[in-house]
Amino acid sequence: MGTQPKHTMLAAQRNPRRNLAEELISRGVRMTHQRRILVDLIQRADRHLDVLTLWRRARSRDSTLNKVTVYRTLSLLKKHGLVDELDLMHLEGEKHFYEARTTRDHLHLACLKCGAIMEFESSLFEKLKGQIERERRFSIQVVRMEAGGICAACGG
Amino acid sequence: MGTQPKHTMLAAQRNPRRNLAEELISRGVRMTHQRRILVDLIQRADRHLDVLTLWRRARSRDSTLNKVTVYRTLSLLKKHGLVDELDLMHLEGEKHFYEARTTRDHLHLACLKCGAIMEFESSLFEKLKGQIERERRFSIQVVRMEAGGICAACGG
DNA sequence: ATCTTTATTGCAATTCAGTTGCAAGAGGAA
DNA sequence: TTCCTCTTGCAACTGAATTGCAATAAAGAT
Repeated sequence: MGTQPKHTMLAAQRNPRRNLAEELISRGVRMTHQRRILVDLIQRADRHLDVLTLWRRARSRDSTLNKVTVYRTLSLLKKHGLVDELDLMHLEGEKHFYEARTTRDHLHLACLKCGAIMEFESSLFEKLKGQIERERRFSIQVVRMEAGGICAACGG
Repeated sequence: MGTQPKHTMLAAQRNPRRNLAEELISRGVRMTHQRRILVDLIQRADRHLDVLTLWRRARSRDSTLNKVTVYRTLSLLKKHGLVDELDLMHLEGEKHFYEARTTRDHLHLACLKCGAIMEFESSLFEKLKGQIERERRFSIQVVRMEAGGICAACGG
């Protein structure tokens, strides 16, 4: 643990759902200066962001932007299903991480040894969701799958 | 939301891994009065327990048992891979829920409307884990999959 | 049975993520 | 430009989880 993983490009960048700002506007949400900054940072993020990191980055564009606004904006985006909230196996305490929703769901692998976070897409994942919806008549709105273990580099 | 779900029997009861107390002893863990109570409550639990509920139940057997001991025991069990920690989609705030590990993994469905929690086992889930282990050479130690949505009863 | 060592417990204080109430400020439709 | 309403910043707060430490209790050795 400890060394921050070298992330490959995030799925959120490879498969962006759509422009987050536009998406909000089209839903009649008031587009403020602060929201524009935050939404832009989330969309362009090179890795999964926690609130503090997002706040730090946002403050470099507007030093008065408050942390509470970060929380409120994230919860707005969550409510609209535009971001996903992750735990990443609580490798760094209880805080949450966020990523823009992608067109296709993916799951997260967290190495318990080196702390690397990897993303994984699979048609089996899609099939599993389908099975749940069919067999349980459960209409899925959000899915979250995370695995903790030992990655290849650490000898998994 | 609001009405507590009528849980069907939990997988943790149907497919118990093994006696938690014995398991701890066999690993050389000191078996205290408090741990015996907690471990027994977790094993027999009729539903997913949060810390406060577990603490309340434990206090009815030993009124001096401290909440900190509940936290410490749960983290001990987690460390030994004997319980799984769940978020249940944060339906009731940020707290965690716990269940004894079962022989076969299952995932949790949380109805965002009525708050019902359902368990789901599937060979697709097992296949998906297998795929991750093979394709990424990632040795899985814990998996956590949760879906939020609308259940059949609520018109999902 | 009793002693001894060492892990565990209870307690109080603390940390940390996230939330809330409210007055001041800023979108954006008219 | 006006006006209404939603949003923001601030400070105080909540609630889950953690920590330091002295007192206590397992359980192996005697």
